[in-house]
Amino acid sequence: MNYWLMKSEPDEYSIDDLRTAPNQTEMWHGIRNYQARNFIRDDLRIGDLIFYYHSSCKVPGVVGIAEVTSEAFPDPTQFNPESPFYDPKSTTETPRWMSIDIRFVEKFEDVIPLTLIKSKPHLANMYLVSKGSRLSVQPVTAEEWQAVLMLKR
DNA sequence: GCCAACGTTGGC
DNA sequence: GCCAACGTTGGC
Repeated sequence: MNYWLMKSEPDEYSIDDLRTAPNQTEMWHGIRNYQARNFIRDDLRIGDLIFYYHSSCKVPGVVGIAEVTSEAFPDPTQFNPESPFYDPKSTTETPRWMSIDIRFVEKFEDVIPLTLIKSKPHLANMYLVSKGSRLSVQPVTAEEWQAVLMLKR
């Protein structure tokens, strides 16, 4: 089993939105970055666990855990001209972008702030805190997973 | 709102 | 294939 971190702007889709969604499950759509797409398509597996990360908000940080509940499938929003994620260059024969279903697992009592993660020397190699880190889907090692969980209050 | 860092696009 | 221009991300 592998560990991941996924970013979401809470104004767009927060962990509470996931928690209160039907079946506590959401189709994770709108990824339009090739590296993130490759992770979704090639590496995410059912049962993998995800740190749910809130970005572009007052206290950016890890707010909970989700779980992968499907294999990758073509992101339907890429075919919808009405969607902000519409990609006219993508076809159903050769879809460019992939989605995956994720399910709510846990919401932490308190956010684990990015600033706290950054302050820990043993987490200095996490992709999240590396310079210019922008990937919205990124791998987390088992060691990092445990170390971040240790920061829960 | 600023801006550094990074990704993508497209002319050549 | 290079690289300038542009767009996006996301912390601050």
